Amino acid sequence: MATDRTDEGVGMGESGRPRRATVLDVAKAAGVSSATVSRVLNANYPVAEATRTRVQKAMDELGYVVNAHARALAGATGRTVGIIVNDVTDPFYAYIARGVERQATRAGRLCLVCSTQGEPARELAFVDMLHERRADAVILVGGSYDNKGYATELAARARAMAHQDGPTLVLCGRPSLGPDVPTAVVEYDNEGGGFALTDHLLSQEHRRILFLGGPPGLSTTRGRIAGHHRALRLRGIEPDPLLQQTGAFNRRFGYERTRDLLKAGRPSFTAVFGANDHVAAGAVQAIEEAGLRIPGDLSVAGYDNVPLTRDLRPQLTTVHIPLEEMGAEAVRRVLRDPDEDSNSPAPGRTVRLGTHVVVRDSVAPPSRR
Amino acid sequence: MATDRTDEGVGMGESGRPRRATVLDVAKAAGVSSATVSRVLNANYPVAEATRTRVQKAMDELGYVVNAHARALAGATGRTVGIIVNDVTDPFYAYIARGVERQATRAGRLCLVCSTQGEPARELAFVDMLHERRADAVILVGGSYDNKGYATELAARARAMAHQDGPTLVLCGRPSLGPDVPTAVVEYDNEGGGFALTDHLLSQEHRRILFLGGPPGLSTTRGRIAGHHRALRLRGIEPDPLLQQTGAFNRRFGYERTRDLLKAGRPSFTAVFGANDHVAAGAVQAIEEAGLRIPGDLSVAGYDNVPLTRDLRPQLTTVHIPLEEMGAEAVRRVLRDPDEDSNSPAPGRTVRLGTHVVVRDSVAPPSRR
DNA sequence: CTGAAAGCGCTAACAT
DNA sequence: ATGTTAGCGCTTTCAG
Repeated sequence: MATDRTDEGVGMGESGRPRRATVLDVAKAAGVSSATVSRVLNANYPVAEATRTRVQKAMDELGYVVNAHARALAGATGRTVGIIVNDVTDPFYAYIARGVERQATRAGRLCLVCSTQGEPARELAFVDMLHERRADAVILVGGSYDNKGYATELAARARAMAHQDGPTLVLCGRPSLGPDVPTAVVEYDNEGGGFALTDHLLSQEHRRILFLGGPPGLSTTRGRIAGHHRALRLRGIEPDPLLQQTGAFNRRFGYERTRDLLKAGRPSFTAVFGANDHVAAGAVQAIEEAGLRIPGDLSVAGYDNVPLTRDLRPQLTTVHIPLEEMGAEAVRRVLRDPDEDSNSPAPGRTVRLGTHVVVRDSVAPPSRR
Repeated sequence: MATDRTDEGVGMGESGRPRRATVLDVAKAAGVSSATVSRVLNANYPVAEATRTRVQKAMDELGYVVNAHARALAGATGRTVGIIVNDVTDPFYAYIARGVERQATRAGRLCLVCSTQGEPARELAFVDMLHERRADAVILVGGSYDNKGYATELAARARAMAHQDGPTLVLCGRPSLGPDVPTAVVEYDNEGGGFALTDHLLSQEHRRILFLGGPPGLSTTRGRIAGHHRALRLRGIEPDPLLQQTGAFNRRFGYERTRDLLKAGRPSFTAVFGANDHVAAGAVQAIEEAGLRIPGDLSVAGYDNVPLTRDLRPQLTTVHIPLEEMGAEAVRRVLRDPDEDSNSPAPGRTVRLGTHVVVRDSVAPPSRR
């Protein structure tokens, strides 16, 4: 394929292999200097109309394509935003990624998506690669585990990158690394959401609520549980450890654990608070298979408000998170929106987005028995 | 942030701004030449153990980070695979993207994800940007519209890129641009799937089948319809134009169109063939709201086999497409798998993956009335 | 408005 | 095993 004989212009070297046109080739063809070519390329400097068209024509004829690497090397940035997620097929990440993509595009950047495929250890490697590529921002998405060593490593990266004015590290949906670590952070209120949802359940007279799923050490899980506990205690209910079954964020965990709990006899709870919507969907399936009705026999609520919540029957009560907006905000922390009021104040380094309960049909007062 | 005073090593120029360490700085600090530093960096050439450690130490102390752009410029490739999709939040694309990501990672590449956000016109711009970045491959995902001018443009890009041995264009789930256009292609059998699913419906005694959704000009839609028609004719049924309602690939279209059709009185069809699972989900909702039962009153089938199909009740009969595998194959067309039998034959430029019907609970013989 | 020339940071011959 | 050196393709002062 590469040895196509229809050589169009640039000429091949002695080797007979086609060579890419460079600014110099264009310059020669147009009878100008490479500097002038660069100027029409970037349109950042006055160039005579006639010259410009001559250069443009030469570019077209030679099939010239700038080399982004040479360009990045010569000065500018990499014009790239990097985003690191767990799994692109999980809507939680996909919607955040979409927000990042949208906003990055507005800012004239391309979006490098890295997936750790569930291995947090790969995060650091990706951070390094993005640093090597001189990305403008490295956005870390989703909760983190409470691991001192890891946090130190990450903080060191953040410092090194800031120090060399490399990429800015942005924490998106993950707690800050501390006030002295140079990062931007986009948070949403897990504690508040956990509180609000639990309060909703309590207001429907539920007193025995099963908190189900979420990796136990993950900041996200911990936040949601913290809010859950606060709401409980506010009504004088001491959290029962047996009603707190953490594990994972997936459907299977929700299904299996609920099934097992239901198999053990009459459930000791009247409502399930799924740590996220997938877990809740699993619980719904197990409940359905056990021949119980939702919300008649058991109430179920989720968290995240992904589209799945509307495909379930009954539709799932959940907590809405502005996922796409979070992604966009992450980029805005670092890159100013070009078509925004240009003398508006520079964005702060950290922002906290609100969440709210979305009431649908999967929660009702428990039946009296 | 960038004016952190704790300068660690490299020293600032007269300007007082920290400067990034380069191979030369490392070389100086380790008392070797830049070539040696490059050698330990790439581990592609023998270097004395003692020297290596000395260099490593210097790198650590200086906080050295290679510049991927300089590296790419100096010879090597961009070490990047680009993928262009419509929408990252659509599972169809997300799963393909995951396959691409996985395989790209195996081949030591990073994955640049570009989303056209539903505007096919942006595809070409992305192709150009990826060319500029010297990606190894540019993977175009999903069906295409039958547009002569556009195809010509794309073919020109493919030729130019091949000619300059730039990125290889890979068509993933989209028809070839012709045998003379240098691209790789990963197909799956839309016609065959449409045939198989329709045949399944026919085998359940359905004779009036509504084909619903899919952008009318899209290759994907056309393929599925073609198979649908072939199956119909094979049983001596002439396709009824009234039973072919194309439009879009989303849930809303499926919902609204089905609702309207049902409002018009007793439906003239006994089964719905949704052009994809989202459309089918919309149809399911409309049918449910009309007070009809699935599959008792009406059967519904989808296409793609995305996870949603298992959240619906009844679970949806559909056609499985190996989405993730398609993404992986797209990368394999271009980049050899490193830990694969190294003397296995080079992969062909085009491959066609199979699909199959997944029978679940949304299809049953029509009730006799 | 345009040109000349000095890098940007790295790799890969070619020497030693 | 290690050093020297010539670029890779572009941008950007600095002159004119």
